[in-house]
Amino acid sequence: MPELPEVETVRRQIQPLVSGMAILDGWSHPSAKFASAPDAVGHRISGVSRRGKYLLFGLEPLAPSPGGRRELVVHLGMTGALFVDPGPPDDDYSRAWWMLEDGRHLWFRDVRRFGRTVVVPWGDHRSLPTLRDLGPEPFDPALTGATFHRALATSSRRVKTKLLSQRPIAGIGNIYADEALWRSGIHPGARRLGPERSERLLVHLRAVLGEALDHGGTTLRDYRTPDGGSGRNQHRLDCYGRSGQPCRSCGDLLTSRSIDQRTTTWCPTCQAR
DNA sequence: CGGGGTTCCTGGCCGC
DNA sequence: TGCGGCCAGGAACCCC
Repeated sequence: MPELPEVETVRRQIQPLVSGMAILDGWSHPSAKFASAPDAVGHRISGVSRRGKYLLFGLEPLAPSPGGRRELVVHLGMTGALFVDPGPPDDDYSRAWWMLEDGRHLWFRDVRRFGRTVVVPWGDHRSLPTLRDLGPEPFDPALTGATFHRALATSSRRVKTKLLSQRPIAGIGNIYADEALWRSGIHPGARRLGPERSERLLVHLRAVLGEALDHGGTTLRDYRTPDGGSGRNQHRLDCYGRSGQPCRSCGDLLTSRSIDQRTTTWCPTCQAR
């Protein structure tokens, strides 16, 4: 389940493989989630950037075109992965591919089809509301304890729900939400956080994401990098997936239940209400 | 417009 | 061995 550290790891690998390449052919699975992928044909990939969990491939037209610059937006969903191979993919779970000018193929594999490949006019994210309204990048210096506190204070939903909404901060999923809340000693169901707890949460979100990035991301099931590698951060999780096991801080047993349709694990002692 | 519920998907695992 | 039931879950989408 790729979150910011996994998506950034993919970006760093894929960027040098495809930047500067013209796209000469394309194909997509019929699902509406992938259908616009071939609209990238006839463009040159100017670079690969990332916002939250979204990968953004800049697309410059090969010839003057009324459409102008475009952007290929890729969301890996839960089981999505990007690869660059010599030939077209022969795989039941291919959802889109793009043939590059040197004959190699960039392709998107996604067993569960929770991901997306969308081509839009450059910067036009109206069809992707979560991207359009995405919160600040976690390491943006403009994001401070004070601004984070203010963003969290705009509603009385549970803090876990707000983190997963991508609005107060971008790129957080179920794993790093649980990890950061555990380190912060904050109950995932808390509805109002004061300035001090908000700042503490931001500090630990940054730490958890930074460490995961240093370890190539977390591979639990499907996450793979374009070179076929796995992350190493799964061995460093303190909370996520450890329900029933002893808390590494106090020794009491971690507990879990569904919060807003998400399995959530926490320590009832360290993260008391 | 915030908030809540629904939907998309299939492999892996479990019990019988 | 086969199979029904259940679980994993990010974000679009619909409705109030």
